[in-house]
Amino acid sequence: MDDPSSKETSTTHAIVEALTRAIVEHRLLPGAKLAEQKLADHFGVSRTLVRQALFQLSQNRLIRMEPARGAFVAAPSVDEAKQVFAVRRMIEAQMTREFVKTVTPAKIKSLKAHIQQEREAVAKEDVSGRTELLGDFHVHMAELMGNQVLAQMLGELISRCALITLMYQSRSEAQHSTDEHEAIVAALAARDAERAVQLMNDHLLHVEEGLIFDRKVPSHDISIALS
Amino acid sequence: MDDPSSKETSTTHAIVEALTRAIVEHRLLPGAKLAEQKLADHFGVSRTLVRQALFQLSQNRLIRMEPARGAFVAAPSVDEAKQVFAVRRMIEAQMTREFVKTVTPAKIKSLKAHIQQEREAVAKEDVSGRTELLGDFHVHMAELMGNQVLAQMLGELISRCALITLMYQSRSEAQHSTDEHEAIVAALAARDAERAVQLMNDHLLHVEEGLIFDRKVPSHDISIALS
DNA sequence: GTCGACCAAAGTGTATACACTTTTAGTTTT
DNA sequence: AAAACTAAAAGTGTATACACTTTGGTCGAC
Repeated sequence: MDDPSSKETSTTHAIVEALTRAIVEHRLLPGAKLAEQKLADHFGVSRTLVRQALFQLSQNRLIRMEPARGAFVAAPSVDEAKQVFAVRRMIEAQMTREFVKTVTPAKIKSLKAHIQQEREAVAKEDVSGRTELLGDFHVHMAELMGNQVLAQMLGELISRCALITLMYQSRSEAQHSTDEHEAIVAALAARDAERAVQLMNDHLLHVEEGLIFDRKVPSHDISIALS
Repeated sequence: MDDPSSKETSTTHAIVEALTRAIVEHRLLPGAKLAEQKLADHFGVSRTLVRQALFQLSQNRLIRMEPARGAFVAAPSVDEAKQVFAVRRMIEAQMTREFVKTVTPAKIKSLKAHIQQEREAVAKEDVSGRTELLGDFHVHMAELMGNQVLAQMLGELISRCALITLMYQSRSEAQHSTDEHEAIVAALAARDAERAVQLMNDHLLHVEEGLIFDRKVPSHDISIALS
């Protein structure tokens, strides 16, 4: 999900990782304030490093920074959520189409192994591990295509999706998602590009359909809560 | 190209803008060292703000930061360049296909106005303005679709493309690119999705073909220059 | 009783200080 | 003369200091 080539000092990176996990795993709710000194105390560093991490997270859209007011866990609007999903469908449809062109038995095997991991996480009811693995399937496809640029962009999009999903989710469909992953892999193995694209598109639409965009979501952010 | 919603302090943003322009307009060559204190003196601020800007640029892949050694203008490898273009083709092919679904006369008019600007920049031999406008055409399409998320991702990709183009460019084909933009708009106006997608894909391939990936490029970075 | 001004506490924004690493230049040694 | 060691200079990494803004609450005026 992250890019090891980006060599900032690893302390900052560790803070980014920790906050990302906390946000994506819903331990920090949308709208929650991220006070710099409190984070600095918690991580045992100065505000300097915390600020670097917060800037980075704000570029990933996982947090929002308001001038002189501080950083807050992002609360993506319905519009933004739909846009993020629309972009994912665009990228992944085309990615799937091109995946077929360079598919090999080894790649199929790798994807199947990933799906097996998903099933185990679902069986164990390991919710956060499951969420991460379900997203990672898509990043894994990008990596198997040998395109790191694609993999990183998709990774960022999927982090945002995780936040969105946790905000708007109505029903958990982990089992269903894994089944769909399996169907996609089957189509890829059969080199049936159009079927694979169709399945991928449907899969992403199903994920999006599992969200409720007209319900108001609990939030720490008043302006969001009253919007 | 940039996202006004991301509210960091505008001083940092101004530095990012200035450095981005300098890099994309080739006033700073790939591999050039970006010493923090020198930049700080130049902009009349402390290293703190310069560092924030550098971190941001490193996330955009316009610069590369090496631990304890400093920041350097990025020198994208041939592999990375090809990956960036591959991602652009994926995104823009699908974007073009979907653009047709919501095309209106007003949007066509807006695109044609943009092309007119391109022609003027080409006529005036305004090289840097021309480069920016040629990239901006694609971002403008994304904006007309009402998808800010898409527009921002594309903007970042296109900045990277500008750096790549300036590193590897063999021939300047501004005139040709503008002609191709015009053909794409014509297909969009005719609501001919598949033709528009084809034209867009060809356009991006032409841009990529205009690059020379097997020539060694002058660079300030010893390790690159000697590779 | 409500509204507004004012003050203190908390928090962000920027600059500066200092430790540590890399680079460079000079000097010594072979 | 070339290679190796050394010390000073330059530069990065992190912490801290301080100014300024926002926040929350109290007091006084209406």
